[in-house]
Amino acid sequence: MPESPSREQILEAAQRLFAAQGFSATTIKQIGRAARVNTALLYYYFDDKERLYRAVLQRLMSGLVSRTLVPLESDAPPAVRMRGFIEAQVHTFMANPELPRLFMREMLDHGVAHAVDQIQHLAATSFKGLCDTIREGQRQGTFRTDIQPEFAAISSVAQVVYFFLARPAVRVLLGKEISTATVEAFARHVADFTLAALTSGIDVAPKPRPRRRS
Amino acid sequence: MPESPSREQILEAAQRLFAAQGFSATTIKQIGRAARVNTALLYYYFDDKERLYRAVLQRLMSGLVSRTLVPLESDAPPAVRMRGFIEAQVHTFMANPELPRLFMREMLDHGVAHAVDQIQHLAATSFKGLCDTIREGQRQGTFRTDIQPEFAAISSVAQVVYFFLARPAVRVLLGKEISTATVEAFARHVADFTLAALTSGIDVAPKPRPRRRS
DNA sequence: GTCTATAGGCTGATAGAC
DNA sequence: GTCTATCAGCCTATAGAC
Repeated sequence: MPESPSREQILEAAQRLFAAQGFSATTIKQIGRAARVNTALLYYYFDDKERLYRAVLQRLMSGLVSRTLVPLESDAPPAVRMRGFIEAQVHTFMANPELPRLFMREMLDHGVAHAVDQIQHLAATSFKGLCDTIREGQRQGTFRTDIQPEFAAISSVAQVVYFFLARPAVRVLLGKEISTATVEAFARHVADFTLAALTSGIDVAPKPRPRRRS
Repeated sequence: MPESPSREQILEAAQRLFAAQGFSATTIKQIGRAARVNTALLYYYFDDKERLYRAVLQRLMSGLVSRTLVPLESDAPPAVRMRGFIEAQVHTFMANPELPRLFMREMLDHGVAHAVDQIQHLAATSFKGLCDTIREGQRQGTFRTDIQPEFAAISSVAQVVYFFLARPAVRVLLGKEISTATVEAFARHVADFTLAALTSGIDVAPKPRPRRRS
């Protein structure tokens, strides 16, 4: 697959614009201008606007899996792996703010029709790893067993994704600018909050003894 | 303010279409057709497409506050109020699926520029009520004090909103259709999960005694 | 309040020279 | 691979009859 520089410029510009404005609001001319490339050239590399959009989406989504999977595959205790996953997710989004935006837009606009393959891959790797980690914690007795692993996994992801997307609203709600420090503080909060939920009611002493009712 | 039936039909059709397709992808002709109203009539009631959009957004958002505020204002214990809020939120979204969609679209497309007033109102009522409820639980000793109330409030909201928006992706992740029963199960999960996080490490016995280290 | 007709601009996409 | 020129269609919005 020859990686021509023009093709790459087009993909990058399209990614930025589609994420910022959405598919319909972004014009071919805008992409051409942003990519410093003649408009007609887009049709040399891509059949039409929609296929360009799909190429952008798939390129972006394929990177997500690889980066969030690593911490889940370590042999650390489940709680540590959970923290690692949440951190990896936050850092991936900070380094690539277009990812959550484009993903959400695809959900709203097309019901993930253009990303079914990538999500199935996600279901079989990162999401499965997350659920398995929770299940392992439950088997070990460090996580509550009355929580559905799949739901807990969704709760964990939801907090992070939502915070990145809702930044403008959160700015108004908190009445202050959302600095990088705030993002990182919220990332720690999500890890603490999620692990608190999973370990709630579990005796955390090294050698747990059954507690007696008074 | 005379509530003409045509005007109302236009607002309802616009709400459905803007929520489903977004502002740019929705045409004035589509709205006219869906509202069974002549296209030119839209310009009799609204100055232009954007002002129609703003009218839709504000009409929809104003309803949100009133419905989620009620459970927060009861004199029940904080944990009960939290559950009530989460339930109210879920039922509001189930009865009105366009609300979370349109709100998210506004965040993505315009950084909530068209809804700043409504969000400030939200910040002063529902969101403040939620934070105050958490703070009260912390003062009473039933909620952990090492959690920031504002962050916990966002976590709680995030889980619910995200689940409604991510339904197509969740369908693929879970490998099954998302029935009403699944939505309600997830709603209970969010309440359990959130309260587990808030009460984690807190002694839940009726008359808590300091626990002795072995 | 509701309709017809239409202006004027922009959009995605193509043909064809180089 | 890159460019110019261009088209056909759709879009928002308006003018004006009824």
